Amino acid sequence: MTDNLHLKMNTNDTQASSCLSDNVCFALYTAGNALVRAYRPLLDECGLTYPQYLVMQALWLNDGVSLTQLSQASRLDLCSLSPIVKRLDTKDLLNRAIDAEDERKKVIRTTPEGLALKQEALALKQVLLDKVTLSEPEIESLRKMCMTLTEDLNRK
Amino acid sequence: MTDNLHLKMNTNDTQASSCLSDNVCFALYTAGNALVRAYRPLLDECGLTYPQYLVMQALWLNDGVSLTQLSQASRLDLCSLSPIVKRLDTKDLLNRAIDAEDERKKVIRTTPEGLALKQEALALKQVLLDKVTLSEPEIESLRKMCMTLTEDLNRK
DNA sequence: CGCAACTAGTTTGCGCGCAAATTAAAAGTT
DNA sequence: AACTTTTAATTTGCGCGCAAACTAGTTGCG
Repeated sequence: MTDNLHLKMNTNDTQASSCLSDNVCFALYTAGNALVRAYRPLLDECGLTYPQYLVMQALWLNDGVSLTQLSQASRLDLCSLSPIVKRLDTKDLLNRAIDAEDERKKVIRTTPEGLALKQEALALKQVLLDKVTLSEPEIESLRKMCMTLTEDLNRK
Repeated sequence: MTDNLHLKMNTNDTQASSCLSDNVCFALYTAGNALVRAYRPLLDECGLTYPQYLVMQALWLNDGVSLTQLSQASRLDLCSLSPIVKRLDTKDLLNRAIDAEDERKKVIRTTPEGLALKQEALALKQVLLDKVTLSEPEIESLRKMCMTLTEDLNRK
């Protein structure tokens, strides 16, 4: 791969790529879409979408939390999360009760049906990982870099 | 952090993570969202969304192509791409003409206004990269792994 | 030629992700 | 107590991403 960076000291000159694939952002965006797309047929069996699956995972790890806490755990905005949780409630996978201490808060708790999904749904992760040709250390490195990137981009 | 892993030798028991962040898929999904969110205020200046920006980038690299070709270049589904291109047409950043050879096809071509955006918009990539604490080799490695992952997940 | 099979692009419906506005309860201030 | 400010959650609007259904032009085959 040739050195095609920084023609001058003008860092604004940044069309270093001759195709879209040379672009990290594009690669990341595309991989994210591919992930959700690959999960879809598997999660259909559980009647879940990928974001709904994320929320259920968060609850399996830490049940009986407020919507705001769930928002932090799932990294989903409150206003994105709110309708997702409502749909999961409709499917009877969780309950939303009003917190007796603070009536603004809701207590989100998995139902027995929601808990019953846990084993089946968590096994799906391995199905996808089996398709991936990256090594385990690579995957771990990918995970760490994604988290660093997320922090970097969310900061300021 | 207590050890709550693997009750038995059953490899289906895959909740090796004690929090969502231990999950590659989650990390990737979250980073993708963070990327689009970080790009938004910058792209607002150009009047573009991130997917629209992707499409314009593809056209800047390879102009005068059909929608199907653009779909392959941008890795966006035809039915996702179609309305995006229509909106870019409305903004007069591109034109959609009917191919004389094959009247099913359309020829998508940037307008002068669309071309004029190129320098300004491509400079935005550097603005984001400047916030990122990953080294250049790490970013390149991240890009490659994302592309491998995309291929792996799209295959069969 | 006629008609089936294919291809290019659009439309519809649904579930997001998120900015912005809104509602309502709690906490802080005077 | 009466108010402002803050916090928790919801709603609205828009642009996706994608499966499925659809329209219309092209090709293949008898």
